[in-house]
Amino acid sequence: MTKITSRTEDFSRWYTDVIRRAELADYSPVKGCMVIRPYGYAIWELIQQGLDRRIKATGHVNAYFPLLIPQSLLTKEADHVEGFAPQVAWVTRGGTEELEEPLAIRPTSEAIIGTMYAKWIQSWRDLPVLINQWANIVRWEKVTRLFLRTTEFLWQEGHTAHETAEEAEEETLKILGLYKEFVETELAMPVIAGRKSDSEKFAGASRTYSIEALMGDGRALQAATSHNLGQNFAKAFGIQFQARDKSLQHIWGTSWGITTRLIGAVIMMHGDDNGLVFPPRIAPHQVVIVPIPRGNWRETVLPHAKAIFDELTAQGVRVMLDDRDAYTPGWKFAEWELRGVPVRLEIGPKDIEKGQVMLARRDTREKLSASREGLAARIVDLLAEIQRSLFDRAVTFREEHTSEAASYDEFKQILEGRPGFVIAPWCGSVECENQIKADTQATLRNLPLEDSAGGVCVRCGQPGVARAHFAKAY
RNA sequence: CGGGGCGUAGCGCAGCCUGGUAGCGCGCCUGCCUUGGGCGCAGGAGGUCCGCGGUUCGAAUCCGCGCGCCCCGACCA
Repeated sequence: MTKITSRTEDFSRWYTDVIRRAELADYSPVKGCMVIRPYGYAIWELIQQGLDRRIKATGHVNAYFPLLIPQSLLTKEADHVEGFAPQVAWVTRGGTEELEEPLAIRPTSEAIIGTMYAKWIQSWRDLPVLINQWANIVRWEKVTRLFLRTTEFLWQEGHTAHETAEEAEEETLKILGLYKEFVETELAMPVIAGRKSDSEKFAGASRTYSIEALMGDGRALQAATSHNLGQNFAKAFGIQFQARDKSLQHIWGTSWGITTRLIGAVIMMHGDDNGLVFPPRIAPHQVVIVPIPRGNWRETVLPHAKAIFDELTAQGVRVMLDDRDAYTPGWKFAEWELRGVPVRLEIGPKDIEKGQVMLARRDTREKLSASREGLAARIVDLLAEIQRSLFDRAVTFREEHTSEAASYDEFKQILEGRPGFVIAPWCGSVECENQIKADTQATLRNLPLEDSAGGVCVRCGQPGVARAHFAKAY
């Protein structure tokens, strides 16, 4: 049987092995582009549902803008062009005709959406505009990895326009909080919410915020970003409105996104040497029922399995009944563990006799018997317990892999040893940030919101503007 | 851009040095038997050996050129 590489032996090979063996995704003939297979896409759909519900609950609506962006629009905001120029794919021909103006395949949609907002917004009464779009985008990456960095990927991008600077900042932080709550609740993934340094901020933004998660190998991963665009795009695209005081003003903008990269984060955060471990809330199958075949089991065992299937389905549990003849129970156990199903339910002649079933938790690999009576409620509770337990485990892991550094020597020493977050005061200068990266390969992940300034910069000894989270990152 | 490695069945690889009718494991198909932690047995399908050219009676194997992929370094962000 094809074995997957262990996590400690080679984390990045474990990662690709698991994705391919579990059939989440596959490489495609197009360099840097992957195929998201049904089992992987099911997770994306669950992420979409959970996030879309929250986005709408905060007053946003969905729309769809074109894939192609005229070159002249993309180049209107100076920092934006400069930041994205190396990564843009261009369409230069339509059929047999050379285009007069090249069309960019969107690397992000600020330009096209800003252009439309300029047409739609006239008055302060039109504000705020709160639009989200689910879309695909293309960024010409040199080095790609399944889910984490691919040439084409799927995401949600919110684009809003506001009357005042304060309102835009409030929106930016509201979404950051929404992302944090979503990721922690649904993906059982604890994150640090904070502000990005100037050198790491989005091309064209005034301020960028992110949520950062710590993966199983101790490297950090940016799980989402929320940008306060100030009036940069408003000025570049002429998005103006007449204010309450009759003056003509530029809107204040925000943009924010979450991508299919999140699936990679779930894999790396919860997985183990036996394969995937999905938090119940985003698991395509929350329970798999494996009937134990004995004699004429299709008459004796299967009806019981089907009855349980129906009961669980009625409780809103996503169930899979694996009644395939071709595979043995042992094979199915291993297979569904590899695929990360949170709970396995075994039912055979012995169980039926005793009026019980066997349950196995994927997270702890613990087996327990459960009474047939009140089974559905028991499983609903168990799923909630697993969700909670995965989150707690991840928090503990992060705490164990977070250190504070008082001196630069100590800082470097920590990063040479065990990977993880290192918290240290920082003076705010790009020089120190760059030097730290050159010396340790660690980047400034973000400046946590709840953390205040204090101490002196771990590198240069100047007064610190903030306590920063540093880590080697994906 | 520099250095190294690789390209043979769906996947992972052996064969190449020393040229002589293309193999192994997994997977796949058929049947029987099993089934409570990746069962067993029997039979079977599946190949432009990356491409082009050369040497040779004969090339997966030797030589030349090309293409593609991977790793390390540099560069870029």
